[in-house]
Amino acid sequence: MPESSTNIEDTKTRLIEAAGEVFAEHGFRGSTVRQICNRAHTNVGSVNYHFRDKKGLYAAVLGYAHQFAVSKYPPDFGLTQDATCEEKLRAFIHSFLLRFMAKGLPAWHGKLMAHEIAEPTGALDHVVENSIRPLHKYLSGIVLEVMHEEISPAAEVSNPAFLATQSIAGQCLHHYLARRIIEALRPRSFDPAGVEQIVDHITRFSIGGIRALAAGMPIVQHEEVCDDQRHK
Amino acid sequence: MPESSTNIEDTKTRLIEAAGEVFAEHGFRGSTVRQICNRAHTNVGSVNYHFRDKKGLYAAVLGYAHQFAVSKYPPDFGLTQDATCEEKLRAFIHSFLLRFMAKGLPAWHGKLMAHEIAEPTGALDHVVENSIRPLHKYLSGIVLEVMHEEISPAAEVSNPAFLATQSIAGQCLHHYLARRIIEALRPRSFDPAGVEQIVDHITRFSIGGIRALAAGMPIVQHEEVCDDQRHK
Amino acid sequence: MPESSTNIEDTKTRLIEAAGEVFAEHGFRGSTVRQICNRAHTNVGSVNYHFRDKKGLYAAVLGYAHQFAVSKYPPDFGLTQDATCEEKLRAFIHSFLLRFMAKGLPAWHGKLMAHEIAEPTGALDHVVENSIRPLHKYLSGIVLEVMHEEISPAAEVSNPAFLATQSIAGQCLHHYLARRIIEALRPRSFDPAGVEQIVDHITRFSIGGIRALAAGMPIVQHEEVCDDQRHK
Amino acid sequence: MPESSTNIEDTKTRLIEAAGEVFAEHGFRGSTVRQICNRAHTNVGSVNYHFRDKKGLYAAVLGYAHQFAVSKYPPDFGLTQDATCEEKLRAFIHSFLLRFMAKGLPAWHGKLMAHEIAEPTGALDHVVENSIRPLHKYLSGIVLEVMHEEISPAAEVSNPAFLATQSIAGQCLHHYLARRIIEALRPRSFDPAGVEQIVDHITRFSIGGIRALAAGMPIVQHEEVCDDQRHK
DNA sequence: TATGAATGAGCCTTCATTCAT
DNA sequence: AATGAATGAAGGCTCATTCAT
Repeated sequence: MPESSTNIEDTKTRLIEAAGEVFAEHGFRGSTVRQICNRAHTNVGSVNYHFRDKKGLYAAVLGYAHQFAVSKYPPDFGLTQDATCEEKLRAFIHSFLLRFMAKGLPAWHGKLMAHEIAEPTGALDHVVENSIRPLHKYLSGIVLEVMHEEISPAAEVSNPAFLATQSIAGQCLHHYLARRIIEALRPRSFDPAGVEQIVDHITRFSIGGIRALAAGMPIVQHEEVCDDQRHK
Repeated sequence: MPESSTNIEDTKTRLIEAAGEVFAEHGFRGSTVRQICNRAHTNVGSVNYHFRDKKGLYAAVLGYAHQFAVSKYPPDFGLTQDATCEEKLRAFIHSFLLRFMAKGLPAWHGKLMAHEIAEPTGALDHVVENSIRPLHKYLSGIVLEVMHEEISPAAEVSNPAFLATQSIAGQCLHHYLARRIIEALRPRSFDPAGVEQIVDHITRFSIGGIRALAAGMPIVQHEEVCDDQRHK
Repeated sequence: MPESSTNIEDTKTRLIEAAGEVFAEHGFRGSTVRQICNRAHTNVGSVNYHFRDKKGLYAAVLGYAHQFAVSKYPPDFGLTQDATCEEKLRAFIHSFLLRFMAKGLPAWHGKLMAHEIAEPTGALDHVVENSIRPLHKYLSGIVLEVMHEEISPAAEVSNPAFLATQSIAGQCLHHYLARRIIEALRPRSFDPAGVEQIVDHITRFSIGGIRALAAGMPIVQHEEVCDDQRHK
Repeated sequence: MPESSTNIEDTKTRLIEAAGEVFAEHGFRGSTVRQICNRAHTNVGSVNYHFRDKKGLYAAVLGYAHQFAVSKYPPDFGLTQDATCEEKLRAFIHSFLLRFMAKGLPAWHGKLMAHEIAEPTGALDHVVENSIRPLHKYLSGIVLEVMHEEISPAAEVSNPAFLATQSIAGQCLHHYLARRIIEALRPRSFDPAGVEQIVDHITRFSIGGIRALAAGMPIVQHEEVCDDQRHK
């Protein structure tokens, strides 16, 4: 019976995909094994049978989601060979946002990561090494380019560059994580297709920020600027 | 009996404080009413009596935490009367970070927000209107000042100013929400007192970003800059 | 303070009246002390204070309701001195139905009795002696009149008369107790003012029934009647 | 292992039977799921698993009880092919009473109905449509025969016939519902086997009643009859 | 191998009652 | 005398997991 041998794998896959959707929507605790099994058209025992545990299923989902997301939205999404570093930055931000904002299947990844960030289940360490660090390194390179800094031979970039990387990631994540708050502050200010708008904004804002860092700009020097306005 | 006189009002307060700790640690779903009541040295029925619901208690905790955090670290934290807008921005960022990072009494604030972000319970709406929106308006004003834009008489600020506000908030939140990831990427790169360092960075980065927006800078125009570097 | 002395009585009365409505609507078990106290504009402790118990309140309500109902709808409701026995019967049935069907305050009695019949709380014995037996005796007298039987000097009426009395009571109660079933079988077949229709029916049906008993009619003698129909 | 083979289907059955006893004794509200599960030798979760709800179990019990009772005591209980309509009526009344009075296995039937009448749970609707309405139609047919009325082609019988049907049902139910009161009014006037006596009475009384309706008898016309007696 | 009935600890909530004031 | 906060037993329900088949 060749069918049953594929069914075995099939059930596992169906479970992972069903669990991906459910976990992404409700988090680990908020999802129930029954809910997942119903969506996967299998029985309640199958999770324990195939994955030992609810947590085992979750770990499997995390691995699957990472593979899927990075292959679908690579950080050099749509770039030509001779792209400028600003273009690279925009592409990075774009793909980053899409990984979270996209509808349907490929969006698990971001949503799962968001849940993992707020409520770590212990699977985080593995995710950082396999999923986050490579992206972080890639983004650091772009930032250094924009800063006109040489990529240092040391494994670590300079402190300002590291922080700039975090500032970019932070802005992107914010539009997903805090989407409910943003929506509450300004209902319907972005349409679903408005991702482009956000991408443009973050790119512009970040390039400005990086250059300011590169220029070694002190914080409160330009008093005359504000004074101008205040005395105007 | 000074104890009994305070006990009348106290059960509510004790419940809020116990619940704050427990909710902050385990989230809404992960916390049990019994656990909270044990910690508050009261009985299981008291939650229902004083707050109607587990959710009612949660909402009370959320409001209390925000009120407490904002009153302890007001957004004009340590400013003099004639502060420049850059100083105001730095103060805002500083207080924002302290609200989340402080080890002090209501260390719940950040943790509650993180849980709320991962698993929204609907209790956030009230907090947005009462706590977040005023802060948002205040920050918007600063951003407009830095942009040399007149504060428009309309209720709403321009789209770029709104997005800049989110970029600033996003950077701040990121250093709290993703602290585990940041720590994993670069272990021990900041000491606990290093908040100042982060504040300086976000301020500098954001001022650069805001000014770039104000200058109407297009994204990929300065190709020669990058080209310079690449061909150098 | 003359006011407080009346308030004491007032609270008790308010409690009884509030409890009457609530018990009549939801039964003993289905009613909560809080619900009653809210409606009586008093505190949760007052029931235990004034009536020792929830059951104590219930007993008080039962006594109060009986007084009220019989005085409002006496079994000779609207009869003249020289009424025929058929008129008496109709008046009895009319008042009986009104005791159950009336809207508002005076209807507790019937509703409470209905609950007591289906789920005796132990207060039934008292009610039978004080409330039901007198009515039963009165109705028995009417039945005997219609039967042309002498009211026997013995304390007890004949078996047929006793059963006829139950048949009349049963028909009346049925229209209250089984009102949901009747309504389901024939939605909206009676308007609220349709009580008259039911009264007429029960009176006619019962007079026919009593006379048949009095005539000593055997059950299956009139075969020719049915045969007629069947062979028609 | 013959036991285990029956156990698969059995838990549901055991639950229904245990629930039947408990619900009959204490009503819906007064019964606890734990109590039922203990009696059924199963665990607290099984009710939820097999019946979704406590109410689901209750509905199942109600349906089961009616089906059982009607199949054990069908309304044409012991009738020959060529029975007269009076015989049919007597058989109907007989089976009706037996359904409630029988000490046999499903003694729940009557008790459940009594509870449902006192505290409707909404589960009755289903029973009305499936069990009560067919019985009601059957009885209506008999009543029309006794009235010498043609069974109208319309779906609904005439108003007098409908009310007569209710009068018969009301008398039967009364002897069950109010049995405690009847017993209190006339202790030990019927032996347990005295059901026959009641059946005869109700049959006679009802035939007299139906014929009076059919004759279009006005209520208070035969004054001379009563006058006769009174002046005699 | 795969199923799904069975399990039971644990959750939130309700509610009559108590008791300090 | 009257209040209402406090109590805690008990209820229905959920859910990950087990296990016989």
